[in-house]
Amino acid sequence: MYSIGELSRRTSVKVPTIRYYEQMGLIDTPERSEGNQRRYARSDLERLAFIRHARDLGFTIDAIRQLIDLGDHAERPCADADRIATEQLVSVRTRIAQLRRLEAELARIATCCTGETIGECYVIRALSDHSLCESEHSHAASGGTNLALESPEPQALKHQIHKRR
Amino acid sequence: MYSIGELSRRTSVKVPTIRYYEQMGLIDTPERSEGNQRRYARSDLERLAFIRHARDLGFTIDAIRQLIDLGDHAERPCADADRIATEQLVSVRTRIAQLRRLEAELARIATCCTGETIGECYVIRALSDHSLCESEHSHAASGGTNLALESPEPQALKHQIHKRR
DNA sequence: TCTTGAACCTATAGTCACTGGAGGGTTTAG
DNA sequence: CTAAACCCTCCAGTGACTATAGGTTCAAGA
Repeated sequence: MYSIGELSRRTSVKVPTIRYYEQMGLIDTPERSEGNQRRYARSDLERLAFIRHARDLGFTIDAIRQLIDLGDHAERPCADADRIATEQLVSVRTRIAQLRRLEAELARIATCCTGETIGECYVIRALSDHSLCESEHSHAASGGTNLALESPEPQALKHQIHKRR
Repeated sequence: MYSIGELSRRTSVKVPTIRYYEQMGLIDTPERSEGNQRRYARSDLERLAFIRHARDLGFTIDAIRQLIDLGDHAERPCADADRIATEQLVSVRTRIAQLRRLEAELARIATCCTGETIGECYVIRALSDHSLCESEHSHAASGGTNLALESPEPQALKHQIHKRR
């Protein structure tokens, strides 16, 4: 049996994060000691390692929840697991493509700035004048502006998922 | 003079987001009509376009705030604007590198899954057994697991900034 | 002029995946 | 026994939005 601290040290997942995962239903509610402290079994350790690994690969909490459910039923067709993994792969590839566009534009802006004062600053000028952009780096999609390092897709996807509940 | 809705249509920034930017100090508090509705000037439109453009390039609200401040002072040296742009460029490049590693691992997992049921599913198996990973895709940095599509650096940076306040 | 629907307002809370702090209880080692 | 480390719950914060409730104003059409 492990304490939460020991579980944390063995998995490199922080104590509050473990509690969070319990709250989110990814981990079963563990037994408690007489002093009301959580006591975990080896199976909990393995579950947490699974979650950690999936998080490292960028799967959302919800996707992980689905994968866990699938993993608990060995007789089910694995098309769903495959789908989840493939969706994540597509998401990552889309993000990479976006970021490369951003990189190109930022590289151009940052290296063209040879002025000495703001009055001559190409960074400021480029941001002020969208026509100076050589590549189309923005998205006209949602009307929001949370588009850059974070993908608009997960948010859009989040809302779709939300509606499906 | 523009209403908030008209400003929104001209900049593709949503109405609530415009209010948010006002709250965050990126946009000046505009004049109001007799009916207490916001009325924006052309300069507000230009400011919002600047913000939109910077957001598209992934600059944080705080970085944009600094850039706006710099842009209001033409006599200042532009080293700071250059630094902000360069930091952002580095951040984007780091993110791309991370995502590439994720992509490689996900591609391998997703394409190796040739089983028919979960019991034989390589996706589930790979997530359960970290030793099946061919590349090191995780970060041992923070002990949290918010490491994948989002960079750990901004969070770490946030906390540093937070402490500095 | 009146009506009605669209657009506007503020306040508050939610999204996602954590993360931090307050205030207090339990365990462990010296 | 004592102090330090660890544990607990509760609540709120992070960043950049986004949504909803309940109410007011505006503009177009009859």
